[in-house]
Amino acid sequence: MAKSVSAGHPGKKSRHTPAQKKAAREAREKQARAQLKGRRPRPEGRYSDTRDRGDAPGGRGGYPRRDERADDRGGYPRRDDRGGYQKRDDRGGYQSRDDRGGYQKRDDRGGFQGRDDRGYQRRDDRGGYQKRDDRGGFQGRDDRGYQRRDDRGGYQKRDDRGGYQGRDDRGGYQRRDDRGGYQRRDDRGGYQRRNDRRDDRGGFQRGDDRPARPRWADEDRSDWRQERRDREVREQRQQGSRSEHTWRTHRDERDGREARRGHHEGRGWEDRRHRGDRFDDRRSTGGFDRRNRGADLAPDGEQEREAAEAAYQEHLASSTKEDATATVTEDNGFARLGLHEDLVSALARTGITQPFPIQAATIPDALAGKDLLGRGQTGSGKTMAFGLPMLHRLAGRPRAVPHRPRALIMTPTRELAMQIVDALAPLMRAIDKRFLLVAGGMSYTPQLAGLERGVDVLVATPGRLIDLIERSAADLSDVEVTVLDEADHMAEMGFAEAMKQILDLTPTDGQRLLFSATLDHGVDQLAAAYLSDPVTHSTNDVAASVDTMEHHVFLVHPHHKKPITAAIANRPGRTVVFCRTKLGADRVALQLRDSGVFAAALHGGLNQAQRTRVLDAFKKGSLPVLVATDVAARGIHVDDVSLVLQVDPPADHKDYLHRSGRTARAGDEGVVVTLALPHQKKQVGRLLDAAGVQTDPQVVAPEDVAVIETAGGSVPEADPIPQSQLDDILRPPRPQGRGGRGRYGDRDSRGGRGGYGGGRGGQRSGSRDGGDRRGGPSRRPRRDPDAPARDTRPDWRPRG
DNA sequence: AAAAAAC
Repeated sequence: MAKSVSAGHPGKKSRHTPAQKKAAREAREKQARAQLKGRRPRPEGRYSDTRDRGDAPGGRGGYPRRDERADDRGGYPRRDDRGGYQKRDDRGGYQSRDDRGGYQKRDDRGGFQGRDDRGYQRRDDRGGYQKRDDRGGFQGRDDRGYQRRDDRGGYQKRDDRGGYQGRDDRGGYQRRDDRGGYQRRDDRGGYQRRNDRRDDRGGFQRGDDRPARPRWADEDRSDWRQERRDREVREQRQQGSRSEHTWRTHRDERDGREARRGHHEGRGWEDRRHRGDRFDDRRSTGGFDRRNRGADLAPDGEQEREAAEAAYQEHLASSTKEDATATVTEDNGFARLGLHEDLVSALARTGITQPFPIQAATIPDALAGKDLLGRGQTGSGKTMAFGLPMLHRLAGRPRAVPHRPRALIMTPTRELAMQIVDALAPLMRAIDKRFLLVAGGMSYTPQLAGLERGVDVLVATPGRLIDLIERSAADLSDVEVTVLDEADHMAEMGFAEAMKQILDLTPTDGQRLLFSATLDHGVDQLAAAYLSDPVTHSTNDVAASVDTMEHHVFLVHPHHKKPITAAIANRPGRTVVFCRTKLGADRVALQLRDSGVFAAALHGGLNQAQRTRVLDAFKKGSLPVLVATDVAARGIHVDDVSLVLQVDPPADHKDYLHRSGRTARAGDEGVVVTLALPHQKKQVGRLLDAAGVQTDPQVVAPEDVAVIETAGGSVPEADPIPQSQLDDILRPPRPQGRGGRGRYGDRDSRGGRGGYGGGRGGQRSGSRDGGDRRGGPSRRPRRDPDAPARDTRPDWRPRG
C-alpha cells in the first residue's frame, strides 16, 4: 500500500482532522441537497470554507461560482453548467441558459479564448482534473446542446429518430476522441484545426439555434443525399490537392458568412462520415425511415410499452430464482470457505452451492484481506470471486455514510456493470446492503439520490464515477474494498488515467482486488502501483484450451464473405458475430437481416437504452444473432451462445480469447469460426498461435455447405427481416409523456431499465421497500426531507 | 487501429 500514489493527493491526508472532515461533509451534503432541489446553495459563511473543501479539482467551491465565473473561467463555470442537471428538469434547458445569461457570460469570460489558450497547455500538462474540466466544459456544452434537445424533445423525438439518437451520443464520444489527445493533433494540422475551431466558435450562435432545430432536421432526405454527394465530391477534391485550407479559405471568402455556416455544417457532417458510421448507421437502424413513418408511432408506442412490460416480467421471472427454497447442506462449498451464512444461503437459494475453481482459490485470500490479482477467463465465476468476500466483509457492518460507499466495483463497460449488479443484487439484499449502479448514459437523478441516501456497494464505470466525484456526490474515502474487473481493459490507454484518478481517491490501506483475463503491460503497471503485496491467482486455462470449444478458420474470398456469414449465422441457437468497427457491425447486421437472418448490432454508438435492449433481447432469445464490436467481447455473459463468428479477425490473440470466451461457457459446448480474407491468412495464423489454438485454415466458398454446417448453419432462404422487427427491439417501452416518469424514471435510461432493472429490485424487495417508495417524500430518510421523490425506479439504487 | 468510458 505504501506504493500507492498518495503523494499527489495531499487532500486525502488532511482528512484526519475530524473537524475539517465534518465541516466538509456537511457543506457537501448541503450542496448536494441543494442541487437535488435544483437550486444553488446558499453561502455558508466564509468563502474559504467551501473553497478549501473543494480542494481545487473541479473547483467545487459552491456558492461564489457565479460571480467568479466572469473572472476566472476555470472549473467554476463548468460546475455550474453541469450542475444544471436538475435545472434541466425544472426548466427548459436552452431558455434558462439564456435567461441566466449563460452564453453571454461565457462570451464575457472568454470561454473560447480560454479554450484556445488553454487547450494546448492543457494537453501539454495533462493535469487530470483540469483537463477534464476544460474538455468537459466545452464538450459538455456541445453535447448538452444535443442532449438537451433530446431531453426536451423528449421521448417522441427519440423514438422517431431511433438510431439518430445514437448518433448524438456517439458524437460525444467520437468528438472527444477526435479532439482529445494525440490523434487530433495528428490529423488536424494547424490550419484545419483552427478552421474547425473557428467554426465551433461560431457555434455559439449555432448553439443557440441549432439545438432547437437543427437545420438538417427540416430537410428532406433527398436533399441530404444530394448534399452528401456534394460533400463527397468536395472531399475528393480536397484529398486530391493538399490545399484544403487554401481551398476552404477561398471558398469562405467567396461565399461569405452564410457559406461558412453551410461549410461548417458540411464539415461537421464530413467529420462524422469520416468517423465512419453515421450515415450507414442511421440508415441501418432506420432512423429516417421511421421518422417518415411517424403516423405509425402512436399505436406502436402502446404496443411497445406492453412488449417491454412483458419482456420485463420475463426478465423478472428469469432472475427471480432466489425465491426457490433451498437449505444449506453440509457439503456446501461456500460455507466451508467461511462465508457469512446469509450469503451462503442466498447463494443456495439460487442453486449455487459449490465454488468454481477461481472462487475456491481466491476467496480465502480475499477474506483474509489480502490484495488480489486474479487472472481468469470471464465465465469462470469472477463476479462471485470478488463479490462474496467483499460482501462478507461488509456484512454486519453499519450502513455506509451518505456519499461514501464502502465498496467499489469498477468495470470497463456499462453492460458489465449491470451484469454485476444483477449477479450480486440478491446477495446484497440478503445481507441488507444498499447498492447502486453508477454509469454513463443513464439518468443522474437516481444515482445522485442513491448516493445521497448512502450506498454500501457502488458498481461503476469510470467516467460517470469521476463526474459524480467532481460533483461531490460521491466520496471514495471510506472505500474499504475496491474491485477492478476486466482490469486489462481498464489499463488500456485512455482508461488508465481515469482508473488511477479513481484509485488515488480510495484509501491506500483499503483492500484491492484486481481481475484480469490477461496480465500484460498495462495491468502490470496498475497492479504494481495499487496493489500491495498481492496474491496472484490464475485459472490456468485460457479459453482456447477449453476442450468444449471448437475452432475453425475459414479463408474466404471477399465477395463471398456476405453469403458465407449469412449461412453460418443462419442457425438454431445463439450466435455472436464480432466485427472490428461499429460501422462494420451495423453493416453486417443489416446484411444479415436482408438475408433473412434476424440480427441486431450492439456497439457503443447506440444509446444506452438501445444497447441494453438489444442485449436483453439477445439474452431473452428473441434475437438470435448479435452483431457486436468488441464492446461485447469482454465480460458479457449470455447463456447458451453456441457460436462465435468473427467476421473480422480480432486484432490480437487476447481479443481472440476474449471474443471466443463468449461461447463454451460453464462447460457448454461452443464453436468459434473466424473468417479471414486471403491477405489476412498469415496474421490470423500468428494470432491463433499466440492464442494457443491449433486449427488449419480451410478455404471456404459459399457452395461448401458441408463446411459451413460444421457450425450448424445453412443457407438462409427466408425473406428479409423487416426493419420493424428490429424496431420492436430497439424501441423503448414508453410511459408516454411526463406522466410516465413515475415508474421508469427519466427517458434516457428508461429503456435501459426496461429489461434490466426495471423493477427487479421492486419485485424482490417490494415488500421491503415498496412502502418507502410509495410513501414518497414524507417517507424519505430523516436527514433529507427534501430529496426528490421522483426516483421510483426501484433498481440501481440501494434498497432500504 | 478500434473500441470503450461523462456530460
